[in-house]
Amino acid sequence: MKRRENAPTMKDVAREAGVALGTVSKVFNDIPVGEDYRRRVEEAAKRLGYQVNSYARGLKTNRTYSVALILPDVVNPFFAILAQEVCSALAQRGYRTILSITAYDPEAEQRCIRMVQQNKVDGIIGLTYTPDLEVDPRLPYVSIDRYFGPNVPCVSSDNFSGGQLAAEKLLELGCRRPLFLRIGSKVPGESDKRGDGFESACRQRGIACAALHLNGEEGMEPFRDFLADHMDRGRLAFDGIFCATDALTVHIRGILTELGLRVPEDVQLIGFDGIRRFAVGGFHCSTVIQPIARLAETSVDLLLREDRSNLPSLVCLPVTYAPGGTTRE
Amino acid sequence: MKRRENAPTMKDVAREAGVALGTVSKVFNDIPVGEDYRRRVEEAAKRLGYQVNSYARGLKTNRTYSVALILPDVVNPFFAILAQEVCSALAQRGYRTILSITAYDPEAEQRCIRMVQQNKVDGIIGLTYTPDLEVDPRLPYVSIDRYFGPNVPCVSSDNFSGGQLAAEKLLELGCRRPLFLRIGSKVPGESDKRGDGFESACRQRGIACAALHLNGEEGMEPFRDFLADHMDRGRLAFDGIFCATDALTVHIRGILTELGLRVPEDVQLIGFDGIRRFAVGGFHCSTVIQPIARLAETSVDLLLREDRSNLPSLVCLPVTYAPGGTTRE
DNA sequence: TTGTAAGCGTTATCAC
DNA sequence: GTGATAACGCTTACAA
Repeated sequence: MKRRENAPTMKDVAREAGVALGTVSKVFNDIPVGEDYRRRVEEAAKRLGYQVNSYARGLKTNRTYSVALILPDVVNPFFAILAQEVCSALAQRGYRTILSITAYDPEAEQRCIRMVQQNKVDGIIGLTYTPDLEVDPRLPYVSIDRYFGPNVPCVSSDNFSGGQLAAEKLLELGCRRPLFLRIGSKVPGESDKRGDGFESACRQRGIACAALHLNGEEGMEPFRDFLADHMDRGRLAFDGIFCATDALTVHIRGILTELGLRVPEDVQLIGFDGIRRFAVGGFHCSTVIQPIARLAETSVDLLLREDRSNLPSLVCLPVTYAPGGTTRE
Repeated sequence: MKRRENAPTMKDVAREAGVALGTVSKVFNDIPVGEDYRRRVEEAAKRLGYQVNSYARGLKTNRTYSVALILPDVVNPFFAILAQEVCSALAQRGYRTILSITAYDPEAEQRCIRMVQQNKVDGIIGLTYTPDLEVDPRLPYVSIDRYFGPNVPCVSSDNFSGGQLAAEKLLELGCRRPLFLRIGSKVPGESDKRGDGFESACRQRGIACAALHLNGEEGMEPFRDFLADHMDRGRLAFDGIFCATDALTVHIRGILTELGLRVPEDVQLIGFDGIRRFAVGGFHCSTVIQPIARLAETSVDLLLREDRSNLPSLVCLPVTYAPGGTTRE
């Protein structure tokens, strides 16, 4: 684990080029320098295979050109795509991505946050589940999907519209007894607005809407019980279900099938996220698609903005709908 | 993007504790120091919220405590899980993970490799597709799934056994006309052995085995044509197909269904990877499971080994089989 | 044992 | 425009 002994330094380049150390530095910082000198330095650098050591540079400039991406996990396809998009958006601007996976552990989340205060990264993009995370408002932080306050920019999909969109679709496709299902932590987040939007849109159209929120600790079983309880002679009390995520939709579909119900003939299902099979194939279900790439770009944009004095506190990006076999269309 | 102005430094701690700078350093490096001094330093550090700046430290020690993980992408579930496992294995040992996504671009791959020679990371774990990647043998590098030579440790699943396993299963389940299907880049890799193992096991049992290798550039269409060509009055010339990946299996299943064939009644399918729906649910198909977590741990182990003088050149980890609905069992 | 000072690779401030 | 030189935060001989 020793470093390469012979990694060339600026000093080596200076000697090789026969110029002063400072001159070499200037060349690599695009500071005007005699055309002749510049050429000599560039040639020497190429000859030696020299590359600036950005950590040494960071020591002077207080920039490491690396940002931390804090995610609960990276196997959930939504997070995976997000990670990929953030990573490439950062790479495009010359920043490294330090990936921190918290496994939904508040302590790990806080630990990552602390890292930045040690000058280890220039900023953080975080999707976290700790409600009382201590984020210094003076420190570059962009939150995804969780609103911390007016001083911490938060970017998310337009979850409320997404919920409305799902309701409109379901109603348009003939559903009259809609149900909203969600599962997840009790930590409030932007995605809670999916249900709000759904219920609001139903109400607005004079349709009663049922809802079941689970916090996930008892697993998925309560859904099975709930659905079984609402069966009457082989018929479900609902004809359209909006599930808060695609993963949940797939699971619910399985339960419905077990109960002898057909999707979409008996019950239509709409999910949320827009996850594709193996990330590139078809959708798992009819779904409200989150603009993950734009989410990532916007976060990076906000984080790296030169002028951080006037940042928005919440940016919502538009979602779209796509059929995926669990609706009648 | 300015750093926190007030990030405390060792100097601050020294002043606060009323000791010399060197003493503070010793405390943080577990070098013996008077118990009394140690306490004072620790208290001062806590009071100030001091944390060592590991990049400044790295400047002296030539270690950054970060390693680069080079992956073609991170949305493919196999890579996603690998990323997650590598990340946590590294975190456990106090190392950061710098995620580099190459999008299968040889140039990006070479660029990442170059990074380490600039002292930006202490080592690389790479899953790459560039056949002639320049990896300095003196530099800590562990390759996943691609063998570079005796001096670059390579970690992979036991692909050959996996192929054999698939053949045994298929034959055991009554198949007599097996087919092997693969798609992917022409860059040779360990995973090529899947087909070798499969064909070898078939041959050993005296069963003829067909195979079709695609390089992916023409998309999946050739598979459709191939299968359609081997249909005779609604009956396929094959009764068992081993696909090189789960993703391919799912695709092939779709094609077979379109052709009016039933899975697993008419044709049995076995995939490779052991990918689960949404990473935690059931398998997409009957499959040979790669021990991804062990792959990750082993790679990290090899990379961080103190004594790098006697490393294995290839480590194969055992795979297992699990039914997933595309076989008759 | 504790303090001092040199130096890691860079940038930035000056005289020249 | 160019080239010494002092920092940046830390480790590590070495001197006290």
